[in-house]
Parts: sequence; C-alpha cells; structure tokens
Amino acid sequence: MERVRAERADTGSTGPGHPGWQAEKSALMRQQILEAAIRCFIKLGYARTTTTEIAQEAGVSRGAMVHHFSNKERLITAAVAHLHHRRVASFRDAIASIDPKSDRQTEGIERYWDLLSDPTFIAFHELTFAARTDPTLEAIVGPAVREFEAEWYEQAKRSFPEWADTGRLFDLAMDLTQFLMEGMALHSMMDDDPGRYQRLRRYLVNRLKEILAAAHDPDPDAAVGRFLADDG
Amino acid sequence: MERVRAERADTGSTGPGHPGWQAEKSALMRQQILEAAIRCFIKLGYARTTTTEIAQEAGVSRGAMVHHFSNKERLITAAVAHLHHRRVASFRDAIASIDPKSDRQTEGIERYWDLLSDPTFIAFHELTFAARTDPTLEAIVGPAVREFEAEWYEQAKRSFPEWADTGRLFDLAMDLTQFLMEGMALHSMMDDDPGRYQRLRRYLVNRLKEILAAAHDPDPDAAVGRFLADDG
DNA sequence: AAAAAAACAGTCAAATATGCTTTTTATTTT
DNA sequence: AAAATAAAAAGCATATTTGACTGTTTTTTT
Repeated sequence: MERVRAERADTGSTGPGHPGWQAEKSALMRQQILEAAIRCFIKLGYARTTTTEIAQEAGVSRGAMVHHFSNKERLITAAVAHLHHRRVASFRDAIASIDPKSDRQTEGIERYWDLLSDPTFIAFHELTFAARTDPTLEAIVGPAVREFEAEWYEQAKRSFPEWADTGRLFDLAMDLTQFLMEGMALHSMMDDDPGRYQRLRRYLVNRLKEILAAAHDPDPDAAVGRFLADDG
Repeated sequence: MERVRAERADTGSTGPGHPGWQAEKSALMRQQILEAAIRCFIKLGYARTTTTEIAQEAGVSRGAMVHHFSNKERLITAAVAHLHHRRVASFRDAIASIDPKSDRQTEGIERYWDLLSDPTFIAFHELTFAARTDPTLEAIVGPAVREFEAEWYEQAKRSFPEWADTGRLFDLAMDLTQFLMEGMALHSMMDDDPGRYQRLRRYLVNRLKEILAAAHDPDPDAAVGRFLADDG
C-alpha cells in the first residue's frame, strides 16, 4: 500500500488517473520481480533461489508475486526469457560500440570479456550449469542457449566482414575464442589475478590475427593446412 | 543385516572372525558411502544431493550412514576429500601413462582431455561451481581446488622437462591449456560434436609446440616478445 | 455512484529435508 | 558365558519451501 503511494509520488511521468495506468504499473512490477529473480541467481545460485527470496529481493509480498506468476516454473521461465533478451541486447550494444577506426579484433575481445564478466552472464552460466541435472530447467534454458549462440555467430560474421569466406578457419577462430574466454571467465570468478587473464586475451588476439592473415594467404590450402591439419 | 551377511559371503579375503575385522568393514562402508555421494553429485548436482539420497544410492540405511557421518557437513567434507584424492591419483596415473617415445605434447593433451571428460572431474566442477554462492562449501572445496592446481602445475613441470627454464612462457602455456580445455570440457557436456573439440585440441598442441620452439630461440627477448608483448 | 475486476497481503497446510533419539542386533573383551 | 561396546535400523521432531486459500484495497467500467 505504502509502496504504491511512494511509486505514485516518485514517477511523475505516469499519472495515477489515466486509463491503462494499471497495466503499466503491472508491467513494471513484472520487470521488478524478474530483475530480482536474476539478482537471486547471482547471489544465491539457482538451487537456493526460492520464490520467497525473490519476493523479498523485489520488495513485494509473496501473494503479490503469485498474482503475477502463478507458480515457480512460470516465474523461472519468464526470468530466463528476460535474461536472454538482456544478454542479446548487451551483446548487440557491445558489438555496436566497437570503434571502426580502432584495433577491431582487440576491441571485440575486450568487449566480449566485459560481457562474460558481467553478472548477467554469470547468471546465465549458473542456469546452464544447473540445467545439466534438471530436465525441467534444461527445457527452458536449452533453447535460449542455442539461440544466443546462433546470434553470437551471426553477429560476429556480420560485424567482422574481414572474416567472410574464411570457412572453417572462421569456425576455428570462433570456437577458440568462445571456449578459451568462457574457461577464463569461469576461472576468474574464483581467482583475483587480472593480469593473468589480460595476458591471455592479448595472446588470443594475436592468434586470431594470425589465423586471419593465413586465411587471406594466396594459397588457401596452405592456410587451412597450417591450422587444421594433423600437424603444422 | 542381510547386507552384512552377503558381504561376509562375498569377501573371502577377510574372514568374519578375526580381530580388527569390524574396523575393516567399517572403512569399507565409509568408502561405499563416499562413492555413492560422488555418484549423486554427478547424477543430481550438488544442490539436490540429500543425505537420504546418498544412503539410498549406497544401499545402506540412513541410520547406518548417520553412524559413520554424524551430519551432512562432515559427510560432504569427507566426500570432497575422497574425490580430491581420486582426482590427484587419476592425474598421476595419466601423466605416468604417457609413452616417452610418443608425441608427448599431444599425448599430454589427450590424457588431460580424458580426465576432464571423466565423471570424477565433472563432479568436481559441480562442487566448485556450487561453492561460488555457498561459503560453507567454498571453505571445503576451495583448498582442494588450490591444492590440485598446485599439483597440476608441479607435475607438468616435472613431466615435461623440455619446458624447464621457459619462465613466463611456461605459465602462458599452462594457462592457455587449462582455460581452453576447461571451457571445452564444460561446453562438451551439453553439445555432442566430438570433432569440434578434437580440432581445437590439435590446434592447441600446435600452439604449445610453437611456444616451446620460441622459448628455445637463441634470442630470448624475441620469444617472449612474440607471445607476451602488446602485439606480434 | 455502484458494481465488477484486478492487484495485493497475510495465513495455512502439505511435502520435503535434516538432525536427533530410541530400540534392536552384532561383535569384542573380560 | 556375561558384560561392555559398536553398529544398524527405525521413528520422531523441527525447519524450510511451496502452493493454495481468504480477505482487503485499489482501479476500471457501467
């Protein structure tokens, strides 16, 4: 009750009287609850995130939350979708923020590192890992993961046209980047030594440039052979 | 009751009568319970591993288990220690199994990949990840993780003497290997495409050989510069 | 202004997980 | 052989989590 009054006082934009106001307020509350759920994933992990905890974190009563999400599964599903959209949006913003005049490979890697270090991404790691042994959660998270990976791949292809037509070398570069960076990100959560990771990112960028240079070698077989053959 | 009788019939080695037999039996049951706990971590994840579930998995009554491990924390602590010892032993065996006449770098990477794909290691990933948001578990798992990493580093240094005195390049190679392989291992759990990972392991081996060759370059600054400087 | 609908809060009961206690059975020592 | 000790099983009590129910306030529609 007090909460609504406070909100009414705070938000000068949407007055209390006009039609459709309630719907707006309702949508806002949904958002608040979903954001709270994500914070809980980060703070407590998926397993110990209870509906009670989410309600507390969101600062709404349990009953109020139940009104918006009638059971836990629907709440989790909505939270995963919300998180997915935020992640895709963050990724697009990050790609868009790359200065065309800068060292684009370095910029790309640094921006992706920022994303992997972001709580939003940690929350997603939490969910995908929990999904390993939870079929219900897997059914919710799995599609989002695959969708994001496809998005990642497509965006990278579009934003780094110099990699177009590099075929299997592009896939190699993408996999190398993804797995190395994810491994680093997961490890860095329990180890406070930034230099260690910065050094590896530099090394990675140099390898990517090396692969790219080889891809533009006049003799295509030589390039593929150097990085994809049994030895070289 | 039946269980004990069956065991008595099975193990011809330790007769039922002699002194100290009870202690042996007790130790055996401890082992069985700890192994069951590890299977539960793999099957259910840490969060959904309950004491009841472990007792069922081990095929002992809850009361019997309580006798050996008076509460959950002690059981988990013992299970982590058990898992840690198995992991260290597996790692030593793997290193020892490398044929000196073979391509040692490739062998080393392949054997480490086998370990990372092993359920024992998956269980440890499960625990370290759960420990992120669980201080009690972190206090148990953290030391084991650090101990294993130290062991990993030392064993690698001893078993690959060609890397001796390569200084920072050795650290770079170790970090590259660890993070890339861990990232691959975690991803491969949810993605059935072995070729993708095999290709990257080959690439990794080639990079390791490249770093090693550079380390033995007559001009040491050139080598370090190539892989650790801002560009190159 | 009155009725209907929506949003919200508080409480309760069922289910589950954990730790503790009691009883029974088995083994070792005197 | 009897007493003492250890092990195992079963049951009970407590705490946590979830889903459902009831009543109240606020908003919208007639």
